[in-house]
Amino acid sequence: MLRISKLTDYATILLAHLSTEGIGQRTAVALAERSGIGLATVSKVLKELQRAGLVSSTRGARGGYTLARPATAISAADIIDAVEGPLGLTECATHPGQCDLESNCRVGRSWQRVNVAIHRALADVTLADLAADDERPVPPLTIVLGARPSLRRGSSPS
Amino acid sequence: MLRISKLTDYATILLAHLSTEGIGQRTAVALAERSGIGLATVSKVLKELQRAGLVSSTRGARGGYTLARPATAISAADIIDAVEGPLGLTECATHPGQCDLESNCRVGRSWQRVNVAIHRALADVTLADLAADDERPVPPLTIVLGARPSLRRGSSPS
DNA sequence: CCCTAATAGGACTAAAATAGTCCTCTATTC
DNA sequence: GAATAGAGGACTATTTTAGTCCTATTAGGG
Repeated sequence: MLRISKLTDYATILLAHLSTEGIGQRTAVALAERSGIGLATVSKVLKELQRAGLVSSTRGARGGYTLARPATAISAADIIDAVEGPLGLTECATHPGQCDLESNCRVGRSWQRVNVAIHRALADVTLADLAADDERPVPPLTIVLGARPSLRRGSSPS
Repeated sequence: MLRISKLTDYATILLAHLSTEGIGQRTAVALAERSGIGLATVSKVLKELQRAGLVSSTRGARGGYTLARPATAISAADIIDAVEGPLGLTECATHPGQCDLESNCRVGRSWQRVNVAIHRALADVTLADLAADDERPVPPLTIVLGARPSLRRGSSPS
C-alpha cells in the first residue's frame, strides 16, 4: 500500500513531542533523547520542518524548537508535504508532458484526482489527532472525488 | 505526497486496456504495443496481476490475458495491493514490534488508522472509474477514520 | 511428434530514492 | 569569547524500484 517515508514518521513523532506540554522550546538533543531517534537525523528533520514553517527555532545557547502554530492547526498533509515535498501520486502529476504514455493513458488523470482527494482528506487530520492516545476518536472525514466544482479547473466541459 | 509506483501506474493502464472491448484475450506483446510500455515490463506486471487474481491467463499459442472479473469489480486498492504488496503506511504497520520507538510513539497507530481509511476509500474506486474518460464523474466516497459505523458501499453485517 | 507461440517463475542488473552522517558557518547567551 | 544551539549543505550508504533476461511450462497446429 501507499507508504509514508520513515522521515515523515519521525517528523510526526517529533512534532508530537513538541505538542505535549505547550511549554517552551526543546533542543534537538533533548528531542533525540526523548524519541530514541539519532541526533543527526532529528536535526535534519527539524531543519526541514523549520523551513516548511511548521516549527520555529531560536539559535544559540538556550535555543531550541517550538511548534510554529497549535497542534490543531497542523495537518497530516502539512507534515507529509514538508518532509517529502509536494510529490504527485504519479509521475505525470508532478511533471506533466514528460511521460510518453500520456496520450494513450487517460488513467493518469484519474490517479491525480485520487491523489487530490487523499490529500484533501489528510488536510483534515491534525497533529493533535495523530498525537492523541487512542482514546480520542479521530474525526470522521469525507472525501469527495470529482464533485467539488470549485476545484474543477476553470474550463467547463461542454 | 504519497505516491504510487510506476509499476502500479502501468498495471492500471494495462488493466484499462483489457477492460475496453470485453472481447477475448490480449497477449503481452499486443498490450505492450498498444500501451507503449516495454514488453519485458508489461510481461512482468501481467504476471503479478495474474498471481493476484486480477487477470486470468491462458498459455500457449493463442493464449493471452483477460480481466478475471468485470472492471467494476476491481478496485484501485486491489491494483495497488497486487503490484506493491500489502505494505503499511509506516514500518510498524507491517512489522509490529520491530521498531525501537514503538513504546514512545503512539503516532504509529494513528498513521495506521489513516492508512486503513485511505485503503478503504481506494476500495471504492473501481477500475471502471479509473479507465473512464473525464466525462464520467467519479463517485463520491466517504472515509470514516476511527469507528466505522457504516461502510457505505458495504453490506451491513447480517 | 515436433515446432512455434504464449505465459510462469525467477535471477539478476541498473538506477533512483531514502536514510543517515558529517562538516562548516552563524547566532545567542553568559 | 567560550560554550551552546540551530542552518545549510555535501556526502555516503542503504534500500527500493524499475527494468532485463534466461529457462521452464503449456497449448495449438502442421
